[in-house]
Amino acid sequence: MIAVASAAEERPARVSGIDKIERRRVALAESALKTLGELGYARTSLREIANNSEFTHGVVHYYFRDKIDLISYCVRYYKTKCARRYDEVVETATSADELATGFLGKMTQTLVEETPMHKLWYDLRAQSMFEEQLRPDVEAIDQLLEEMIWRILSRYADLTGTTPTVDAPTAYALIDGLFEQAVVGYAANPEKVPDLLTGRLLQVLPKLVAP
Amino acid sequence: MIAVASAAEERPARVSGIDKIERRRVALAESALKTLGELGYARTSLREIANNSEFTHGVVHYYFRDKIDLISYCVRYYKTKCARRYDEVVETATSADELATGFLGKMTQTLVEETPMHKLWYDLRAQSMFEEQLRPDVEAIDQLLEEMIWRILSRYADLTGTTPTVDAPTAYALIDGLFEQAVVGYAANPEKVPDLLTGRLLQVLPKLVAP
DNA sequence: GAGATTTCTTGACAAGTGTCAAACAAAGTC
DNA sequence: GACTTTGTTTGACACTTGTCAAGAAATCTC
Repeated sequence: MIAVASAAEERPARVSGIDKIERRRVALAESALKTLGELGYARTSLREIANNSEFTHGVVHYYFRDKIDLISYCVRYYKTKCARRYDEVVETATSADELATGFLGKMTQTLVEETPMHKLWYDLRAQSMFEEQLRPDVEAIDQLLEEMIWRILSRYADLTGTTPTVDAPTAYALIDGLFEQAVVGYAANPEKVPDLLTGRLLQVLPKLVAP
Repeated sequence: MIAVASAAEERPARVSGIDKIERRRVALAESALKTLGELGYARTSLREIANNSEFTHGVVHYYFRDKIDLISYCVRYYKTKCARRYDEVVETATSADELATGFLGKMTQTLVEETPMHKLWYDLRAQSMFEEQLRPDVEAIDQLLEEMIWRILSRYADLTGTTPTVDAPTAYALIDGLFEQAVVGYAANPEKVPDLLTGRLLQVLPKLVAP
């Protein structure tokens, strides 16, 4: 996955070298994402990122112009991994129940298994309110997530012979509210949260469609 | 007013002493909150806080043990101001429509007039996922907000002769999801957001109650 | 192989951070 | 008045931060 559009890349390397550069960038980004997920945006320094990787802190500046460039790249890289998470469920489900349980299963699974990434996402979205340079990337991801939720809800409506009663942004805000609550709560009380989230979503989903 | 929980219990009878200390603390906190709301948690330093106040940076350390102590105090002070925002509307409304419009009016009003505070709140809640020391204060505020939403929804159910179909945490997560979406979006597109929020809440509210 | 180019390491820098302590001022107490 | 307590200023400290540049190492080209 090297299709991440880079803001500033005019490195005069050989054509065969671009690939390698992109590969290094991805490696750096993956390492950075791990550190970011653990420490959060504010407490993550370039040196810490380099420390938790196989590179030294100078390399970071060789492949990224500055800190924002790196973070921005990370965000864009991250988005390619998260917004298609439920596609398989949506496509293979043949009943509303199957869709719902598949969706909820994947959701609680990613909540548990990728907690740091979700923490980071909500952190970054908050930071984007203060740091303008983050805003375009955050908005793009938000858009992707909204479409993801909408695909699920549309399919759910299809399978139940109904139609959604809210528009896409509303549906996304509602479900995202529940998910964020779960992510925040997961830090304090890990064992109960997934079941609570499942229950709440099961309560809410039917209310978002009607004949 | 200055009822922020602290080690103080006896009333000093004179204006000096503990009372004066609390007053300074509140002044510092108010100043700090202004700076925090503008810059966000990560980018706010003690010196910046002092700079935007009438005090010097040494005073901050005279009245607060360290940075977390100050922030924590700010958060607690903040909570006393925000969680009773809709009480008057809840108590005076005599019809569901009156309640809804009053609630929505106040909500969009605070969205517009106190944007920095709301940005800070969502920032701090995200930070609490990484900084354990913030968690108790954040949880307390979350609880207060949940109760606030529940009071509104209960009254709404009363006035419509119905009962809520979701529990308090769910209702809070849903409505908070919509509000956070509005706060984040307000930075990018101020003019449209309040109306969108109103419309979405009007769509959602009826779905949270049933006969 | 030699030379050129790309990649990486290392060390330094200026600026900013939280924290603290000693000097100073103000106010209260006798 | 002198003395103590309380409040404030100032400057320093140890440390971290992002950034950069000079040079070493690895890689490629011929």
